Amino acid sequence: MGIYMTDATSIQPLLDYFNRLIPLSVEEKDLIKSKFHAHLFLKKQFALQHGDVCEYFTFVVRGCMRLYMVDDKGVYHIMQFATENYWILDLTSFHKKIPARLNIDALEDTVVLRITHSDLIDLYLKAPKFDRIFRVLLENHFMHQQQRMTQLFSSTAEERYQLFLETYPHLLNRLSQVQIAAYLGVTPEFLSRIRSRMAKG
Amino acid sequence: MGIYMTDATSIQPLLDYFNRLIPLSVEEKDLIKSKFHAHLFLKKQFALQHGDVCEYFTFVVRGCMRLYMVDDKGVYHIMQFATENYWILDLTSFHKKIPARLNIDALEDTVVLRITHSDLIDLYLKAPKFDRIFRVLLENHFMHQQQRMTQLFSSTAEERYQLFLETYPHLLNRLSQVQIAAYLGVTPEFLSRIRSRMAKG
DNA sequence: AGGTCGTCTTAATCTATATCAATACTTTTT
DNA sequence: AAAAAGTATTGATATAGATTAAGACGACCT
Repeated sequence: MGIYMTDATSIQPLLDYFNRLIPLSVEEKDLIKSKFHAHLFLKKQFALQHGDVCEYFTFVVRGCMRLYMVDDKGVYHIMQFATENYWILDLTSFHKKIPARLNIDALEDTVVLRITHSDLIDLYLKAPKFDRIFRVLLENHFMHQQQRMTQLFSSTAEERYQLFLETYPHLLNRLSQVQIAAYLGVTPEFLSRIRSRMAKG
Repeated sequence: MGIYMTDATSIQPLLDYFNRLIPLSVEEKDLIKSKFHAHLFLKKQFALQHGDVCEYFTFVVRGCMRLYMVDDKGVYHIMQFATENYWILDLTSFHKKIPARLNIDALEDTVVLRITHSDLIDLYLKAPKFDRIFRVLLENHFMHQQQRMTQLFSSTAEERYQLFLETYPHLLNRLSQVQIAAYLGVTPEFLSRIRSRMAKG
């Protein structure tokens, strides 16, 4: 059941991703190849644990990870899932080099491409185009997060579940109800109730 | 009660702000002077109304504005306040040029410096350093928002109020309880109860 | 000066969601 | 194959916070 890959094949999705934002030169592509490194996480394996410093800016090539916090009562709150072509990291910990308040782990066997903080700074220095690329990337990330926040703020659990179904239909079968509930901000019991209510109503 | 200013005095806080992020050359300072324009909003005046496209990336020099949404039931949810040296805009509307889902208005007479979308693009082209400056600025904005989201997600209204008091002590006297309640995501009645509970307990 | 409007408080009742508990079923581990 | 752990459901009860309503105080119109 092992996942086999060569660097040549695994870097391609990231090159495609960047190229779609802003077309890259050959030199820039080579820079990416030298700075980003592939890594495999097995299901349940941690990429970041609360208290450690987040060392990597991480791109998911294949699989699924979650970014989440555990509150004082031990309840899990999932900020974000990351599947194919999404980014995942604790940005605050990464940039300020302070202990992370968030955790990241794999919900499936997951292949990522990741870059360290110092290599990213070096990338910015060697090719300023990456300042622009990461600016655009952050804009997108921010817009996603803001939409999620307005939603959490102003809708009922049922509305949030409906929107989840519309926005991430492909995730429904990949995630357990426990994970979806932790993303919506409700208990699994209540999500179960919502589903049975929707099935009838 | 009018506010008098010259361009020379009013642009300075923005130059200082940028200069603190990344030192600027004289040419870059001149670019800023030519691209950002001062504007005064009187109390209660709108800077952006739901349905319009957000035309400006806005920096608050003096005063206080709020970024908020109104939900289906007519309830106000404040995403963010912006006082001196903060940015305020509906980023999604601004970048995608689609109708805004958020509103912005002034809670006090407020002086801002703002730049249009096309002038910002032009700024990026003329001085790539601004790609970096706005990348850093967005990182900061994102970190703020993420902290707010984890908070909304995982704490009680009382804990959120406590944290508000610690984080924004200077805002307590500038905002009515109605505004603070809309920021915390509770009704003003319940906030009143929290306060009396805290005063006793 | 009087009226209207916004602000804050307090009380009674209501509701969305949490908690606790029991059961059945499936998957993983040993 | 048995044991253990995770997954989903359903019911009874509890609770954080909403809703509705009323009264008191102050600010701003005209």
